[in-house]
Amino acid sequence: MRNKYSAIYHDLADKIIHHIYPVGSYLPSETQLAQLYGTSRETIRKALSALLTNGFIQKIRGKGSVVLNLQRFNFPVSGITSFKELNQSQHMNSSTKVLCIEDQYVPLEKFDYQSDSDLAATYVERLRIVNDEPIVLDRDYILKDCVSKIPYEVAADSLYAYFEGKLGLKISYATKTITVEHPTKEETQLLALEPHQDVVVVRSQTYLEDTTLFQFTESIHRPDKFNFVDFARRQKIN
Amino acid sequence: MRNKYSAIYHDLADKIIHHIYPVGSYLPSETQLAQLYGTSRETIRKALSALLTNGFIQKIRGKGSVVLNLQRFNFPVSGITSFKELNQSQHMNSSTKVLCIEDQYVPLEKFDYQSDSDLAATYVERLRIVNDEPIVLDRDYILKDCVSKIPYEVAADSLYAYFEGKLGLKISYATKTITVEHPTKEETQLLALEPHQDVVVVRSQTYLEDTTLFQFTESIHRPDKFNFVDFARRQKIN
DNA sequence: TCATACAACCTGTATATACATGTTGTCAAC
DNA sequence: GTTGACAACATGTATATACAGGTTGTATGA
Repeated sequence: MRNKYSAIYHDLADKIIHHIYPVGSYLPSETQLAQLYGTSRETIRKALSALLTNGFIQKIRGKGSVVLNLQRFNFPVSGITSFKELNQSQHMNSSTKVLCIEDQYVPLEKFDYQSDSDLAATYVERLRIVNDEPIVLDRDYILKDCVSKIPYEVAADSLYAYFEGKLGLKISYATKTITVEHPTKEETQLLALEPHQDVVVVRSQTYLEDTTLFQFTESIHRPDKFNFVDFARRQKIN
Repeated sequence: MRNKYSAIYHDLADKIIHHIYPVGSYLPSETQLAQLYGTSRETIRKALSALLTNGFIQKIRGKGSVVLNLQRFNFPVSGITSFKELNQSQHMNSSTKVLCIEDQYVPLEKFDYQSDSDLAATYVERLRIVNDEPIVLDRDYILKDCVSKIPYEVAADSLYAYFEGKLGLKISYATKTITVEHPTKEETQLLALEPHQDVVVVRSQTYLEDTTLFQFTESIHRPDKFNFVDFARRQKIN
């Protein structure tokens, strides 16, 4: 919150979420907002630009900024979000069961990743349970180069909160792929799948601010519970 | 291309793609780029900002802008892209078979969309074939309010090129959901599915620049051919 | 030798200004 | 009544300047 424009962004986002600026209405003009917040127009424009890319508003030249209806973006599997953050924002009755923490090498073939040497990692396997039903099986490989040891309590709570809060690691970006695959016997059993039922597999590689590779993740989703919601803009640059 | 910063963006993106700026190297500093392109630092920063959000570079404070490895973003189902554009950029041996063009009302339940009245639309059903295999079944509902009639040749070629090129419609943003569902008999037959094989369904709503709802799309994917690739940044705003 | 201080570079943020360009409503001319 | 010119206001783009703060290598001092 230390930046002016991020403070303004959050203030406007809050007011949109709580319908102080109703869906379909126009925000005050950029110059008016600049007066309101006692800042320059450029700063306002940075905040509006962030609202634009996050789907809060649509800017229309010559008219103003319209508030969009974003009720459907309530389950953002897109972006990088931890299960705990999702859980908190959705008020779901959910829990996490830690199945395994041990040292393993990253199975590079699975992630289609080229490397000269093996990558040592801490392997964490967790089952996500919502309303007493197993929903997701998460397999994390956290590279030893970045984090040498992970306490059990951290895995039961939130890895991201630990990495960012305690260790001061700055998670920056990730690449993901989503595919549909046949489950293993273990996955079938853990997720209580029907026979011949496929699973949705989300595999991602996470990087830090200084571009060091940090983590591989494999999330096995029950197909009937999988729901990916996305907001996309066409051609950010023409 | 009329904007300075978009020209600079494309120039830099090109040079990154063709390894003139190799992966892992640093771009010239912002002030150097400003001199190179004969412009101000702010303009350079807009171009770099676009490269950042599109995953070309990572900016590191106090050091510079590193070129990232983006070889894996070669099948961007994310964003809004038409099948023809995908086809062209991937050099795939693919074709489109138009199964049906007729007037229909949008099946609002399917898209979980609330509306007081029915929405009249042109319904286009197309089968996407790659290497003689049916891969995707596309069902488009283009609202009559925006486009009254769609020639057959357009559906066989590219709807987007027609809407943007000929009609001057400005497609701006979309919301998408991805789920796994049981196919209908028709879908099973058209996509040559195994018995009891599920399908991946991508449903999207597309909007124009002035925020008018324009199109509903339902894409039925063969699960064994489905591959969604994404690039995501954590917390654009803190 | 080692640590501290500092200069030189980088990106991040904030502000001010100017002009271009799209949208809307008004008002006069036809 | 319709059209056209125009003013008022909106966002879009480009530039200049200033300072904050992170990174690196070098020089100075104990």
